[in-house]
Amino acid sequence: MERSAQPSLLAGFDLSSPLPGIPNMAEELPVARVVIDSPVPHLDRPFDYLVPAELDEAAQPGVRVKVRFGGQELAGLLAERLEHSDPGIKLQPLRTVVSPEVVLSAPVLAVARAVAERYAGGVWDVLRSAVPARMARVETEKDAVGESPAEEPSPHGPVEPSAALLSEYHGGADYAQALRTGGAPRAVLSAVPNRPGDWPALLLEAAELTLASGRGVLIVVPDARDLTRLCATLDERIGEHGYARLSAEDGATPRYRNFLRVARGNARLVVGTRNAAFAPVKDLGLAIIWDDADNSHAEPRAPYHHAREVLLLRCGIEDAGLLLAAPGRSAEAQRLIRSGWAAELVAERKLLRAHAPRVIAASDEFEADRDPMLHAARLPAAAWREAKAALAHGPVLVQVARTGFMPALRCERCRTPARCTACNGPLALDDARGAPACGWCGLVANPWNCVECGFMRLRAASIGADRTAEELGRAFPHVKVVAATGAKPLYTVPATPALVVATPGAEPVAQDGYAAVLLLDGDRMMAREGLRTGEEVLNRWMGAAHLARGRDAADGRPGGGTVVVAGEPGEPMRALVRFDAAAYAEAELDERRTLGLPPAVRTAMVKGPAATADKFMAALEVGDEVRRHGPVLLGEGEHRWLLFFSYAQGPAVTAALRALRATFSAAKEPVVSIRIDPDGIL
DNA sequence: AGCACGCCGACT
DNA sequence: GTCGGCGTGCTC
Repeated sequence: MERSAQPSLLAGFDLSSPLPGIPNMAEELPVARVVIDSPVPHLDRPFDYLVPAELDEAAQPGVRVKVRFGGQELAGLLAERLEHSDPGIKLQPLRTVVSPEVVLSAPVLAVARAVAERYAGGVWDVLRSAVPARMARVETEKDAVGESPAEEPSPHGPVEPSAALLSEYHGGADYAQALRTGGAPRAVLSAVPNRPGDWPALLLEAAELTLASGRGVLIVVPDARDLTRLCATLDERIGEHGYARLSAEDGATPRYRNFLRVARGNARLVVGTRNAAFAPVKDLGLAIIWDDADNSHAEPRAPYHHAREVLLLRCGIEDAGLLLAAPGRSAEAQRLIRSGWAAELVAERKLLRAHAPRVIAASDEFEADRDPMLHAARLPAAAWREAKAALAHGPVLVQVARTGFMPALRCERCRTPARCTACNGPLALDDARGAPACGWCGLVANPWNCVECGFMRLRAASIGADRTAEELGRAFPHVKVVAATGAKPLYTVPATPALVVATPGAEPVAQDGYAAVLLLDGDRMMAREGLRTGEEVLNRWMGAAHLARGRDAADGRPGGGTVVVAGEPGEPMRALVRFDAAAYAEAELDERRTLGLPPAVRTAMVKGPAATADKFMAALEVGDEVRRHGPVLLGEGEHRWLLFFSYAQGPAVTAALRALRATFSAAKEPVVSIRIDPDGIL
């Protein structure tokens, strides 16, 4: 090696000492097992290296290393130190220890491996989510917080944490007691709205009970908006030094700074977005996930793991408790209750009824069709009446389906969707030119005429939040209208009267709650064909409905909250009116079980060039119990196959998929893409 | 992505 | 008999 480049290390090496092993290598545990940064499937396994004596001290399990692999230098993480490697392999020396910081704990590595297996993906791909990018300067910063935060004993002895909010649910007091006494209870809970402190206070209560047992806590929320809301409560109740916040949106440097606080054991309460599910919390006692039905919990990159599934695996590995709390109920959460894996914490119906808003279904509103102003804003008369009345008392939330970005176009006369004459793609209005253009190939259709009736004028088939805000401004003159969409996030609005137009998941929180919530685009959201559409729509509705004031005034909060839901009546709407997402999820799960569809069963998708995908499926040995569907011909000569299998068969199926992918990769076959439990395909 | 190793053909 | 082409497969 370039020992000449490191004269001090050479000088420090004692040539006279008797070495039982290889000269110049660490005497104890000279082998380092390393997980390498390689995207190649058949290299997704650990490789062993020798630890040079001068790296012995720094080369602890969990540190970042550089190793020589094949011709190149690769980054890696040191998984463990061993006395021996497999015989017959000449080991290379570890090149460098990048930093002595231990960024990967043994339990987190075990979780990453379990996640990779569950999703038939690479361990490194999972570790990329688990270990944030290194920011070297942060490592040498003085830890402003000191070594042990939140450990100051109260002058009156230890304060017994409250269990008041959890105790409002059947089984909640027992659940709280288990957390307090070191147990690992698992529960699913649909939150009662308008309780003191709302959901952040409820989650904090569970966290404090666990912290009081001397263990760590992890809270995962869907997005920056929810995290901001939770952190506001935490800052107020326990102070910003009492917890660590992990979110990719905070930027690389603050993220790594907070990550190090956790890794060094200086924070025992961790809150964050989906990647925080891997935070190296020491001695994890409880993992909490808020609103697991929210799609933000799913990692958009391979292997597409979901924070809920990460935490389920993690709780098993670390023997920690789990709390799935949400405004609604996902079918997956319901399945955990059904299988007996988790308890259901149910609120007294009376309590729920008092604190939930009044829900009105506004279907069959012929008045709306007569009033062009209301029609333009897609506002049923009942919604208009309720909004008008509510605006005297506070802000009104209007939930609409999408942003005003490139709405699809239809013929103004016969409503036929406008499609590209070249590629049949949907036409949309180009913001820059105002001319209709194809959303796929970009061809401008000017002039356009309808293929069905020859008419030459278009209308927007969907109006987004910005357009709706405009239209509502006309329907409610002199009322302030604000729009909050994904592009223009707005986390809070004051308690003053205003119309707040927002897309699902982007609704700002109103001080003291919304006087009314209008859910206008149910029909449009329902129109999307898909197995889980009803469930998704209900969860989006429940999320918005939770921002409304309760029916009755209580705990110093105003009452009179009303939710108006527009559209065709259906099961999701009936569930909203009864404010009972759990019953809906249970019925859905029953039906899925009858039909053999997820999440009553698990699924896998195999996609790739037709010949390769078919060959892959032919070579895949998973037994007759696994249902195969395919091939479906996609564009560009690709084939897609689907597999349906039971939870019990899951590990065998994902293992077989992973092994075969490695074989294909080694044989230089073109890549097949594999997705486990994909959403939105069925 | 490189690098070793191996089989085969050409040249001393 | 030896040298060197590049094709296949492994990389601790």
